[in-house]
Amino acid sequence: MDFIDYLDSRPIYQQIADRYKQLILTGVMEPDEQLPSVRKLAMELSTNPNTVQRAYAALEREGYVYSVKGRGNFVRANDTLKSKQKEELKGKMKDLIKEIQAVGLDPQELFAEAMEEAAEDDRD
Amino acid sequence: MDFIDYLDSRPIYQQIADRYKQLILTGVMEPDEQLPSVRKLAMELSTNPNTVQRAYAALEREGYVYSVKGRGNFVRANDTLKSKQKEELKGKMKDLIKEIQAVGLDPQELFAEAMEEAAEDDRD
Amino acid sequence: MDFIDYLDSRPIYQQIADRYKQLILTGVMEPDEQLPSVRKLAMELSTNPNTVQRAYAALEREGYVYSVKGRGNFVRANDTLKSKQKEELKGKMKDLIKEIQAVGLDPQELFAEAMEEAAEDDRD
Amino acid sequence: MDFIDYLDSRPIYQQIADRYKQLILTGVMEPDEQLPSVRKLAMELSTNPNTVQRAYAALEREGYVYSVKGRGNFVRANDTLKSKQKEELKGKMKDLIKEIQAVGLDPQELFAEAMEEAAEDDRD
DNA sequence: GTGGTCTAGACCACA
DNA sequence: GTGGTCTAGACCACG
Repeated sequence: MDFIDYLDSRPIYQQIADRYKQLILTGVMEPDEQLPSVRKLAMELSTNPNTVQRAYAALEREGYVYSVKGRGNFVRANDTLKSKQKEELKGKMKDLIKEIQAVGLDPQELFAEAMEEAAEDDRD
Repeated sequence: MDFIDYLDSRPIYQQIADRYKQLILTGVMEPDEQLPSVRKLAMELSTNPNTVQRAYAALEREGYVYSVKGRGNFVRANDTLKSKQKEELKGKMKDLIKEIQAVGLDPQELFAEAMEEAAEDDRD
Repeated sequence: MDFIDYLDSRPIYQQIADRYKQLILTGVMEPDEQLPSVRKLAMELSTNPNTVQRAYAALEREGYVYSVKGRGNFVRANDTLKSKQKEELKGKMKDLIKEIQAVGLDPQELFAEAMEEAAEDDRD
Repeated sequence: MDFIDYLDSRPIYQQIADRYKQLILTGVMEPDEQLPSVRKLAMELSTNPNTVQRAYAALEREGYVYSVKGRGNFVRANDTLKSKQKEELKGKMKDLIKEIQAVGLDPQELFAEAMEEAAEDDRD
């Protein structure tokens, strides 16, 4: 379970944060469930504790997690997270649509083709 | 014609490169047309020549322009560029679709809503 | 009677101490009344005895209780406590007023609005 | 101009951030004015560049500042900052009022006395 | 044991 | 020169 990709352009701390956001939003991790300790996760990913700490701090700032000194980090039960996430993704989609329109292509067509290809990838 | 936005999170050289990609792909700049010289454009944008240089290098590396030593930079014939650009955007769309599916949302629904909002933004 | 809130940003030992300060100052606990034993309270709150110990130490240090070796912890006569507490709160208020003035806002106005909102919260 | 107080319980990076928030909100620093570079400020305060970096990152996250790679950090022109700040301070005031009421004291009286004392401090 | 902060020093991308 | 990320190692507060 080593989800750091050094070829990924995102910084490591953000890859970690994004990974846990996904685990939380998809319900793989349940409210009040404890995240691995900073040091332990750092060992597992063979990265530096500071880097994990930074990821956890970001998760706490954005409301995905609450942290109790001396005890650990825990998943926050927050119903608003999903809608927040949806708005964020919709924003990304809007940006992409505008980029497509700016070069004179048809977003609808590209979307349809991309859906097709994504489905194919899934079958692999 | 000052298209640098310091509040934009993209680095400056990329804003410049992106701007010229768009001008080329939309046909505003025609094949073999000459781009402004590095120094001149740097003056116009009141930025560092190194930055313009980096933008032009990116454009050349991605096949949008060709450079002739001692003469300048020129737009490459854009036959293949359009399809290449389309593939690139389709790739981005596919990544976004996968990200949406990963958190259990419906890409079709989000796409429709984003199209709606993009149209609204245009009307402003 | 479980007054620990893990979402509260204050450390647990302080939540416990604050709770007892309030009980003492409001007269719910009377002078020379005995506090629960460290072990018993730790059980009740399902927390670590060290934590309760630290809370009691803080209470003793600040003069709210006195401890008798081998017997337990007892509420101190609260004659002087009230005025001490008042000075402490007045100090906090003064700091906040200065902070408000430092950014050019009007403390009187903010105070009035905050009183209003606090009253509203109470009605819920 | 050394505004770090090692006796202050707030972490250093936050003292720095708070200081600049105040400078920005009071208009001492104007929109698009450049903040000292990370390294330079670290020297001035004889602290570590990482610590300053952390302060600047917080300022950017909270919308007080924008950062341009290779150029520096600049004050953001944001009209909503003042109202945001006001809400934050009102929240603090509300918390304090509730704390005062919890021990059975009169907020209005304490506020008046604190205002008095704050005025006296100013005359020194 | 836990998280949070800080220092020192390195490397990278960018202008 | 600028900001941003990462490592290594230390210290503190908390449970």
